[in-house]
Amino acid sequence: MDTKTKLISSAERLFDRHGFTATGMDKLTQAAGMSSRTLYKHAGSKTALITDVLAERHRRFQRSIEVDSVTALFDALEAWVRVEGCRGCLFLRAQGETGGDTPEIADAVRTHKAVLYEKIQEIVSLETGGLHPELAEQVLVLYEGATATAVYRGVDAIVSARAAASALIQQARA
Amino acid sequence: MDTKTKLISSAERLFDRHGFTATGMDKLTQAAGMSSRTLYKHAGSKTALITDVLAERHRRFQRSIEVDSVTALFDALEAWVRVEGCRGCLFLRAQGETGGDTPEIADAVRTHKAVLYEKIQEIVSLETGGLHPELAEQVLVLYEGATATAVYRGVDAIVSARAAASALIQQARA
DNA sequence: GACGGTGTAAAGTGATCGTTTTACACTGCA
DNA sequence: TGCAGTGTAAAACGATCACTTTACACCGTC
Repeated sequence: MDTKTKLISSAERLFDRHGFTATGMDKLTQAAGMSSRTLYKHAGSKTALITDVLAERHRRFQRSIEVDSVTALFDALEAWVRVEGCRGCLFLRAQGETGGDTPEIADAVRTHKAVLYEKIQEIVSLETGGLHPELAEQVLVLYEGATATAVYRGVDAIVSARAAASALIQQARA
Repeated sequence: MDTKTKLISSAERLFDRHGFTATGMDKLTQAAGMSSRTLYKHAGSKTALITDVLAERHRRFQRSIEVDSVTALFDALEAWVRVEGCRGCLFLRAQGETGGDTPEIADAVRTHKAVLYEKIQEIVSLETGGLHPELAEQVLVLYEGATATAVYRGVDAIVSARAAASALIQQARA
């Protein structure tokens, strides 16, 4: 595993577990097993590291939602949460911690959410045979809700969200 | 307005806008218009101040959801967001920033979410004439989803969530 | 008119923040 | 053997962190 990959994956873990601001560079260097000088050579700054982490997470996320049904979408979320745990959407958390004051982070969040919404629109269209922006937004809300609620209610929340989404899709088809 | 009330309300504003960790004591004293000594006399510590802010917010929240229908529940959320803006659930954000490592904060979050879920269960029972834990959890997921999605899609997300919740309730009644 | 209570301003605490610098070891190539 | 290039460890940077201390002003009450 090359230096930068190791850095980003260990940083993602720390940011996710303890928050962005609360995670200091010393913790990051220690977890990555490298000197601070090497870290700065590869990352440039803490903000740039956060941006890199979000970009990498977005790529992984995008791969995980390559599905073609609403049910499969929530199955994928459930699988993600079972592997990675559930501490809420890392993008929204980054936005919340910075108050939207860091443009690079705000951009990463915007991009990520745009991709998510487009994907859901695509799936909903596929399942209902037409464009349904309102229904797509409802599924998006269920998806975000499942992510947030899973923080304190575990995977049950995702199971509930999947059932609700299925019911709404079913209803739209009738 | 007495000193502690002013302190807590100005602190809530700063924590909400810029995050908990990123907000320093100097900003808090400045916003509250008091010396750091007075602040510490009333709050004790930053963690205690955060706890106080969450407790006060919880009281205000509890008052705002004194409703008896799912529609009214989302109406109340919409009204809240229109007045206070939408930067996500402050309790989940506090949990995320501290990684759940601060017991007082974790307790405040647990209490808040328990009250929310109980209230939703009560409303759903009222509307369907029976206990429906699965349906209540779906409404909870929609509620959390509306809060989270409104961060980047505004009140539209809440409108969608309300429609979805109504449809699910309607379906359960049939 | 001395009093405790409540407030302020401002300097100072050690620790930790993100970041940079210094000093040095190891490589491949002449 | 000499030397530039690439990696590292670790001290040091000024700034800021949460928090405390010192010194003092204003209050209504007895």
